Amino acid sequence: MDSKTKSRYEAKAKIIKAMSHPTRLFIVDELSRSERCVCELTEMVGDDMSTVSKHLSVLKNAGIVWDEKRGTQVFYSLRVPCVLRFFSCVESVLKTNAKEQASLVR
Amino acid sequence: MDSKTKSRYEAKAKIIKAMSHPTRLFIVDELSRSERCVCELTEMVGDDMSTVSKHLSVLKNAGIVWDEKRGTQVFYSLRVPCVLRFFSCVESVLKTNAKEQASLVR
DNA sequence: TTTCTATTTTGCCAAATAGCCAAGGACGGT
DNA sequence: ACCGTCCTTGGCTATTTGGCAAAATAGAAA
Repeated sequence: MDSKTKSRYEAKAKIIKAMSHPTRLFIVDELSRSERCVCELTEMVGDDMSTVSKHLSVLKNAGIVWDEKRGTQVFYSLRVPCVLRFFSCVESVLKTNAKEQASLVR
Repeated sequence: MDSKTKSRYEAKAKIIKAMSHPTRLFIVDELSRSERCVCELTEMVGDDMSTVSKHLSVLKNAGIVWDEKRGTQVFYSLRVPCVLRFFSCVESVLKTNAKEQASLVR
């Protein structure tokens, strides 16, 4: 594998990696409904605000979300809605796995 | 967030996480074309066979690939083709990011 | 200006991950 | 049976990640 191809896969992996944490997945899901400030997300997630802020910076760094400061708050919103398509596939993987589980028990 | 919802996000994150490594991304891409034995993938990836084998077990564990032993070789193939949809979205994120980069330079 | 509130950054620690090597198991060929 | 090949597992180390708490920053309001 040449280095150009390799760095391309690395760039792609970085974006997927940004989606690979339960809290960040929740945040993306939530932002698909409407924009949210850090304090709202912190409230919903239930972790320390600094932790949530870090998760948001990972998502921002990957280019998945946007942030806009308004007054004293920072609002985040989804920049690339296509990531929502991940969900339906992931659901179907889970369903397929569950089916397999069931057939093993039988 | 109740614990049921939480564990659901954890399960989803696990699947995405399995896709979040450049080598594993490459493998999935490759398996979308045809099944491959570990030795072929090892050859293509260029890492130690044990490393590739471990990556494959992560993918298998997430339910993304299948394995079948035939003779002395183990062939892996894609179990859930919908993961390929990740690629097009990731490409578009990269493109969007590149555009933004360009407009900042301007 | 000072104070308050929302957010980010930093430091630190524990846990998870990725890689290589060595060892071991399974199978086919001789 | 023995050997060689293919693959997986365990052990080790280096690196990354996730979380909290404390300190720093930015803007609003007083």
